[in-house]
Amino acid sequence: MAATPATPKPEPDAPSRREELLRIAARLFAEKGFKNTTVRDIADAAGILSGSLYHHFDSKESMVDEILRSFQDELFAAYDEILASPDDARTKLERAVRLSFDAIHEHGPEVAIFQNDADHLGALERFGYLAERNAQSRAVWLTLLQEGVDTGVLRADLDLTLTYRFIRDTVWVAVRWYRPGGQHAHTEIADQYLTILLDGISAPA
Amino acid sequence: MAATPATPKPEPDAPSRREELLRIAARLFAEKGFKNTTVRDIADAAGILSGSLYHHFDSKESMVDEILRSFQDELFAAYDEILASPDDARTKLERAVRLSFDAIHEHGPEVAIFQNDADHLGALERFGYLAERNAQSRAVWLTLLQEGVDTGVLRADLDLTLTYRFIRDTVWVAVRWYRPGGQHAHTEIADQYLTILLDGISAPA
DNA sequence: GTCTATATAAAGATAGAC
DNA sequence: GTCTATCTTTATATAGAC
Repeated sequence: MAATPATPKPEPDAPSRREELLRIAARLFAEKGFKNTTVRDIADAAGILSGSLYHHFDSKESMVDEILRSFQDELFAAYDEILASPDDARTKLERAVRLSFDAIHEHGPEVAIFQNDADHLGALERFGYLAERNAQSRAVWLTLLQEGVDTGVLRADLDLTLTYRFIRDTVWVAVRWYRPGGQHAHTEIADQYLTILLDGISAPA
Repeated sequence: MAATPATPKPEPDAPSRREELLRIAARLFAEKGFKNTTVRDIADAAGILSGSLYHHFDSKESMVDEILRSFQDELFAAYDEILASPDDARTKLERAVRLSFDAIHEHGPEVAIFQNDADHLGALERFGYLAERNAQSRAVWLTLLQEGVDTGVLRADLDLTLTYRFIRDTVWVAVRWYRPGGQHAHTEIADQYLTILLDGISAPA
C-alpha cells in the first residue's frame, strides 16, 4: 500500500467542506427557494467563486438532492421507530406530531425546502423518490389515525382522508415562521398544536 | 367628437384580452411558481409569442402585481364585511374560515401564488402592500379570536398569537391539493376543518 | 480546493414591420 | 394585437492553471 499523505481523515465531528457547503446551500434554498438561488449566491455565501463549487458537486440539482435524501432518510427512520413501538394509539400520534416540530427545530432548512420545492422538483425523474416518500408518509399517518379510531381514542365521525391531509399539512407549516431561539420554544408550539388538534379551540360546553 | 371606430367596447361579461392573459399567467404562476414560469411559457399557453406580451404589460412583475392586488382587494373587502356584521363571535369565526375555502375554490391560482411567492416578492419595494395586508390579516383574526375569548365561546387557555398563526396558515393550506370538481366539495372540506378546529379529533371523554 | 477565463443556454425585454 | 428579429443580462457549467 502506497503512502497517502494528503487529505487527513476529518474528525467525525468536524463537518467536511462538502457538508459545510451543503449547509450553506440548504439555508439559501430555504430562504429564497431552489430556483431563485443561484450557484453564485451559494459560492458568495461560502466565500469562494461559483466555478469552485463544481469541484464538490456535479450540479445545483445534486446539491438539493443530497440535502433532501439525507433528511428524509433520517425522518422516516424516526417514523418507523414510532410505528413499531408498543405505545398506545394516542401516544404514537402525539409522538409523530412532536417529531415534526423537532424536525422543524433541528432541520428547518430541509423542512422548508421540502415544503416549498418538493412538488416542483418531483416532476424530474431524479427526484422520483419524493413521491415514494409521500406515499410512505400517507401510510404512516393513516395507520396511526385508523388505529386511533379502532381503539376509541379518536372520534369515529372523521373523514380520515381529509383529516390526514390537514394533519400532514399543518404539522409542517410552522416552518414558515418558527425560528430557533425565538419567543416560543418548539416544544411549546408542539404542545399548543396538539391541544388544538386533539381538543379544539371551543370552550367546553 | 371624432368617430372612434376601432376596439368595440367589450361586453361586461366578456373578459378582455388583458384579463384572459392574466388568467393564463395566474394559472402558470400557481402551478410552477413565479420565478420558474417564463414569459415564454405564458405566451405559449396564450398562443402568441413572448414579445407580444409586452404590448399588454410592462413586465412579468407587473402581471403578478395586478393578479395579487385585485385578489387581495376583493378578499379584504369580504373580511371587513364579516368584521362589521352583527353576528356573534363564533359565527364570525366560522364565516371567516368559510371565506378562505370559498377563495380557494374560486380563486385557487391567486391563493396559491400568495402562499408560495408572497414572501419572496414582498422583499421588492413594489410589493410593499403585501406586508400591509399581512398586518391587516393578523388584526382581523386576532380581533375575532379575542372577541371569542371575551364572550366565552373560545377556551381561555389558548395562546392567541400561536392560535392565530395556526389558523392563518391552515385555512389556506388546502390550496395545495384541492381541485374544483374533485372528490370533496369545498364546503365539505370547510365543514370538516371547522369540526377539527373547534372541537378537535379526540373522542369525547 | 480555489481561481481565471470562458463556453453555452435561458430569460427578460425592446424596436419596428405588418 | 401579433410577429420578426435581436439585444442584454443572468445563470449553469466547464477547462486548465495555480
